[in-house]
Parts: sequence; structure tokens; C-alpha cells
Amino acid sequence: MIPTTRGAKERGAREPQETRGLILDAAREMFVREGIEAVTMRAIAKKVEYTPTAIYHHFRDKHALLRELCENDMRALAQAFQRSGKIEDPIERLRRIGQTYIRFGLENPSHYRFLFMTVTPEVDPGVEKGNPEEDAYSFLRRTVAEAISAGRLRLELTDPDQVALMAWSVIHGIVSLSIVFDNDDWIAWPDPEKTGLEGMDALIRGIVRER
Amino acid sequence: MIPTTRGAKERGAREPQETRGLILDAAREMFVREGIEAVTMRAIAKKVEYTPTAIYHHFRDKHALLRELCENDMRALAQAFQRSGKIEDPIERLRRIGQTYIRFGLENPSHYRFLFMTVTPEVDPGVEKGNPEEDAYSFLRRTVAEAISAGRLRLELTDPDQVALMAWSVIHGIVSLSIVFDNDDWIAWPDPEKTGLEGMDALIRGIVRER
DNA sequence: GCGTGTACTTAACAGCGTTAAGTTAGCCGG
DNA sequence: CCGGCTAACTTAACGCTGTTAAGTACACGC
Repeated sequence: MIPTTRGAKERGAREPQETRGLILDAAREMFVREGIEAVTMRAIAKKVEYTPTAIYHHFRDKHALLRELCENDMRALAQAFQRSGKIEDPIERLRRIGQTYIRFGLENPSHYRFLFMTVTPEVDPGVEKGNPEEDAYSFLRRTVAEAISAGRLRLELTDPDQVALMAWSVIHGIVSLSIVFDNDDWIAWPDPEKTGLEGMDALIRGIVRER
Repeated sequence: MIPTTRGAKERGAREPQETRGLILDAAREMFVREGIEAVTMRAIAKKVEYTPTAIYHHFRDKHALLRELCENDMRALAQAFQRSGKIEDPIERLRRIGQTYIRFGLENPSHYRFLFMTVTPEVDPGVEKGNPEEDAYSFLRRTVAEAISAGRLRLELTDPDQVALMAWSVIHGIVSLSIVFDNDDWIAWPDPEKTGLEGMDALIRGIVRER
């Protein structure tokens, strides 16, 4: 049962189970280089020099492939958050989370679009939800909860989910708008990172408890 | 040159130039009822009892059809903003704009997705940009500019585009996240309209000039 | 040596947006 | 009255997509 088999045929040199990784790598490159709509099963197959059908031996369908592609990056985001987790002050940490998130979005628009701007038919529990080390949202939520229980926020703000969503929204709003209306003359675009950070700052001013 | 022609064949009863409107109506219904991906040229054609090719006589391509479909609603949004334009206080007006926008998004998720969450290759100047009566963003921008010149905002906030984007972001963030993660158990969803409004309130608290 | 299972291929299906070419019907100038 | 013109429409097809059924080749365990 242990896949020590290697049916690589006269194709020879290629490691068999490695094919899976090969497909993922090829897909990832096309994904980031030319956007999600450039990634077709046939194009991936061509790049790794297999037939399109071969891919279905390693992934249930296209969506599963893309999801696996993005889960790594999703985890990477959560771990980037983790790094800012060392900041003591939860408010300052929140700010830092925002910055990390904006940069992730602007640097990986394809992943961002797939992860946060695409309606998926069903829920895919790929990363472990509720675990702050893998799930970026639950890390944000925990930070907010910390700020609440430390009495740093306005007293009427008691629901950590709601406040977390408010914070996420400012940032996600800027990032997704700048992705959608990139090089559009509709909006006179200020620097997205700067605008996002200042938006976060404004929101923070609006939720902290005045003293 | 005036299209008084009527080449409706033995199909008879059908008004010729009206066909265009017929197609739009059919597409609109499928659009709001089953979402954008259910709208295929073939399906529309079947519904209006023409061949798919016939549609291309009235619209350059699918995107043009969808755009025309949404432009009406875009204008409707701008006019809904217009109605809140009567509020004297620019800050209060801003709040009201937010509420109107949230409702529009939550009530018309398909239109919303197409208008604000879809990357379009080129800019389509359908609604007249810069004209607050047609262009919802420029209405928002004007309100912000008014607040700035009335000295209502913090002194470091001088760019109306940037502040308008910050405000838009909170709202768009909530709306788009609630569309994408609708019935997803990842997030414990508070009421989106309430969360959006409170987010807007928090942001407003964070940008107004303290006195 | 023989089955078994894994990795792959060939061929095809159904659907998509779109286009080239042909048909039909009605108007308009001579 | 009639030939030409044009708008509105159809038939047939192209090239693309994701996906699947069926078949082949190889390496392994028994």
C-alpha cells in the first residue's frame, strides 16, 4: 500500500510521486505570472509534458489543485501574522497585522483574488480553522479579543468577531479595490499601502477607548 | 436610416428593435436569480427563443451585454446617493451613503460582484465619470471634499480621494466579504449591515477633527 | 510467472464564447 | 413595379474549456 512504486515508464528520469509536486510548481508559476484565468489544465499539462488527464490522477479537479496551491500561501500568511504576534501591545499588533496583510495582497494578487475574492460553492476545510498558527482570521480575532479584555476598546464593542471584521474590512477593502481597479482612471489612486495603513489607523482611533 | 424596419419574419408578433430589450430583460432575470455564471449566451438565447448568434446583432459581446445590464443599476445607486445628498451635514451624509451602499450590495449581490469585484481588462466608460449624478464614487468624493473644506476632518487629511477610499473600503470590505463568505462557517457572521454601519461610525470617529 | 495497482495515454463528450456565411423580410429610389 | 440595400435573423462551425471512460505499460508482492 505504501507508494514505493515508480511507474515512470521510459520517461525515466522523472520521479513518480514527485509528479504531483511538479504539477503544483508549474501551476503556481503560471498562476502568479499570468493570473488565474491563464491557468488551464491543458496549459499545465503541456508545461509538465503530460496529457491533461494525468493531472486528474493527482488532483480531484481544477479547484482542488488551486486550493492546494493557495493553502500553502494561506499558511504563509498566518505565519507572517505569527511573527507580528510577538508585539506586546495588542493595538500595535493589530496595526502590524494590517500592514502584513496589505503587503501580502499587493504582492500576490492572484492568490489574493482566489482566496478572498472568489465565491466558492462549498467550504473547503484545508487549513485548520480556529488554529491561529494556520488560520489568519483566528489570529486576528484573538488579537482583537485580547484588546477587548485588556479594556483597550470602547465599552460598547464587546463582540470580537464584529470588531475583527471591521478591521479586516478596511484592509480587505483597500486591497481588493486596488486589485479590481488597478490602472483604472476612475479613481485617482493614492498609494494603496499608505491608504490602507492610514485607514487602519483611523479605524483604530475610532475603536479604542478614549481616556 | 431611422430604424422603422421590422424584420421579424413569421415570428411575427415580436417587435424588432424591442428584441434588444427582450434580451436584456431575460439576461437580467437569470443574472439576479441564478448568479452571473448561470448567464450564458446560449441560455439567454434559449429563453428569448432566438439562436445565440442573434444576440451578437444587438451586443458586441457578452461583456458588453452584462455591462449594459449593470449600468442601469449603477446609475440607480448614484441616484440613491443623490437622495441622501439632501442631508446638510457632510459627516451625517457620509454615514447615510454608507448605509445606502451596504443595502445595495446585499440586495444585489450579482450586480455588486460584477461591478466591484470583477477584474475587467479595459476601462468601460459607460456611466459618465466625474458626474456625481451618474457616478457614485464622485458623489462620495464630493461629500468628503466638502467635509474637508468645512474643517470637519483632522488637519492631516487633505486628500479627498484618499479619505473617500478609506470610507469606501470599510463598506466595500464588509459587503464583499459577506458575499464571498456567505454561509461559510469560517467566520461567525454578525449582521453585515450592522457591522458595516458600526465600522463606518468607527472610521468617522477616527477621521473627524476632535474639538 | 502472475495478478494487482499505479501512472499514465488516447479519444471523446458536453459545454462555452464567438464568427463566417447564408437567408429572409421589408423599405426606398428609380 | 421592381431591383438593390439593409437589418434581423439562422445554420454551421471553430477553438477553447473542464472532465471522463477505456485502454496500456510498468513495477511490485506473492
